[in-house]
Amino acid sequence: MSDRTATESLFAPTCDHPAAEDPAVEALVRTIIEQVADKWTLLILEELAERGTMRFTEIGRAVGDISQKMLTKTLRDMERMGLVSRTVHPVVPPHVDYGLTDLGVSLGGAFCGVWLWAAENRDRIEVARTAFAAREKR
Amino acid sequence: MSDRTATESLFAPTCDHPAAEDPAVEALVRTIIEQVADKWTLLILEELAERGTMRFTEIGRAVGDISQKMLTKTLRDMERMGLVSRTVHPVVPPHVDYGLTDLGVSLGGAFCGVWLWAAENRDRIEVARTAFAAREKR
DNA sequence: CAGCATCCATCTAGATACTG
DNA sequence: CAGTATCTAGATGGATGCTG
Repeated sequence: MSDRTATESLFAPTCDHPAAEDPAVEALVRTIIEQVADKWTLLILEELAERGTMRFTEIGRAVGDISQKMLTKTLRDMERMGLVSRTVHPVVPPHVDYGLTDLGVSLGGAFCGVWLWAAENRDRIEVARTAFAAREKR
Repeated sequence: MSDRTATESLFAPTCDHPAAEDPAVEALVRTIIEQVADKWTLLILEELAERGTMRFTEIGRAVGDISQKMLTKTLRDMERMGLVSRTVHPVVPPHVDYGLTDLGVSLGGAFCGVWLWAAENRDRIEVARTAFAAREKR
């Protein structure tokens, strides 16, 4: 158990995740985190969670500023991890649907707290940034 | 005190975060997410949340395979966002402590769900990877 | 439409060397 | 100890052309 002093804020009572004990499990969890903690992964996950099944180009437009190359790559990686399912409809022109798997949906739920955190604390972050810039200037 | 509107469920199955409505807020939240959804940020955050205040080199050892350049950079970015506070003790040799701010602690809490998710689903991810590799081979 | 391939500019990460 | 400076290798983004 961690020996934190006070500061029990808004969310989550102390997070003692069970993996912290076993180093082997720790390592595994870490590699997962490393892959999941990615800007595009998170953004695509969010869009799919919010708007349901989407087509390739549709996702690109929804995310906004992602290159087609990164979109392809990230979707493949997400598919590889089992977060996303890819359905090809054999028609002309091609029609490919991407949707979240149960695993993907559950990850979306896990990230929910982070989105809420960002929404709630944006002004505090703004203040911190300004303060840091001021400190830097001196 | 933050003005949270509705959405009282911590890890809701469906995450309707309030920011999704206003495009201006959306954009702000997104830039925050983009900075926070970073491998090293997440890993450092976790170590500091678990072990409390640490020194520069100590964090490096705890995280394991981070270069000191990335350690410096990530700590600066986290400081800029107000997640981390940096305390310099004017002694020789130098002694610098890094600790989470309240904001940092709350973010750690928000990420708790993700760690739990990773710990819980590691075998499912392993299965998905194998299945994907098999599909690919054909 | 949904991609893969390629060239190129740039941004980032990592390794190494050096300093207050 | 806690960095900064520098160089290089790789990741990424954009533009463009091509295909089923």
